[in-house]
Amino acid sequence: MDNRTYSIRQLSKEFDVTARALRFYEDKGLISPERKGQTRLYSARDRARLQLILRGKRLGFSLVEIHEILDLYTPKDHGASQMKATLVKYRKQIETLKRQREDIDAAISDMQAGCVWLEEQVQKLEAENLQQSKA
Amino acid sequence: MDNRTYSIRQLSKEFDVTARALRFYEDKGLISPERKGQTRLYSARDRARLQLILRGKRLGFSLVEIHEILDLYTPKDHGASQMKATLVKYRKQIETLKRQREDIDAAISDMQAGCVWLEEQVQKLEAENLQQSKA
DNA sequence: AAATATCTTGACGTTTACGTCAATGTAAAG
DNA sequence: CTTTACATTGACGTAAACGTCAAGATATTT
Repeated sequence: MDNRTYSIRQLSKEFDVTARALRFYEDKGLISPERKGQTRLYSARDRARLQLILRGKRLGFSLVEIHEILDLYTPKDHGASQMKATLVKYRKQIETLKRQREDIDAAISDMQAGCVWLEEQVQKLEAENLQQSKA
Repeated sequence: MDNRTYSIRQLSKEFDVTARALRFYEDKGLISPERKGQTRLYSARDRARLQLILRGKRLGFSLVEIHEILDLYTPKDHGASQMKATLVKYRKQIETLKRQREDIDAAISDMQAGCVWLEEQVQKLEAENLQQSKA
């Protein structure tokens, strides 16, 4: 296992988030670093959770939603019925992500089409300008 | 062309957003429906822009970012240098979207892996339970 | 025409996700 | 041992994205 620990500053620098944000995430129950006296000591697991948090943010999820996603990653190891319930959540989450991917793909297509169109316009304009400079 | 117009309520019902939100988007310069006297009349174009707005929101973009994206879609038809500048923005936006898709793909992979793992656990548990009920 | 439904523009309230001090504590460096 | 650096916990401030009245104009149904 990875026993390295990180101070709040190290982590905030590495991921370009403020210490305030890290404490805020802790407040909301997204991370729970250990303490050496007063000061926080982030483990490799905390670091991994932070990565998931930031990915969730980049995808536009709220901290509450991210919390639920993190809960899925946190093995609860309960009865079979509990695990089946969790599986349902997993699959819902996967569906949500897939719909989001469709949105992204559509957006990329749109953008690329617009890009191509614009490139054509530029070509035309520059062709005209060439004509003009000849005359 | 599509000459149909929509009242604020029609649009809000169709896309499941409040009238307040539509007025808010207008306030922020994202849509600008015409007026018949006082009341707003949304055109097919406004409707299309609304769809883009909502897609942007699903992808986690802020209204300011969405505004910039909408600007890209709005043909300015200026000089070649202007259009080239726009092209740069297009390509940046496409890069942003592609990075987001990588995030999504990673998230989906993670989720599917966790899903498979969980399914195995459930299998094991149920196998144990079968053993128990035999004895 | 009266009632009902829908539209309008303010204006203030609310939630989320932190930013920004302030006051204090601890710990390493000179 | 004092300065310097980074840690802590409040507490208040803030930007974004609307929600939620209020008060009035308009339009349509009965």
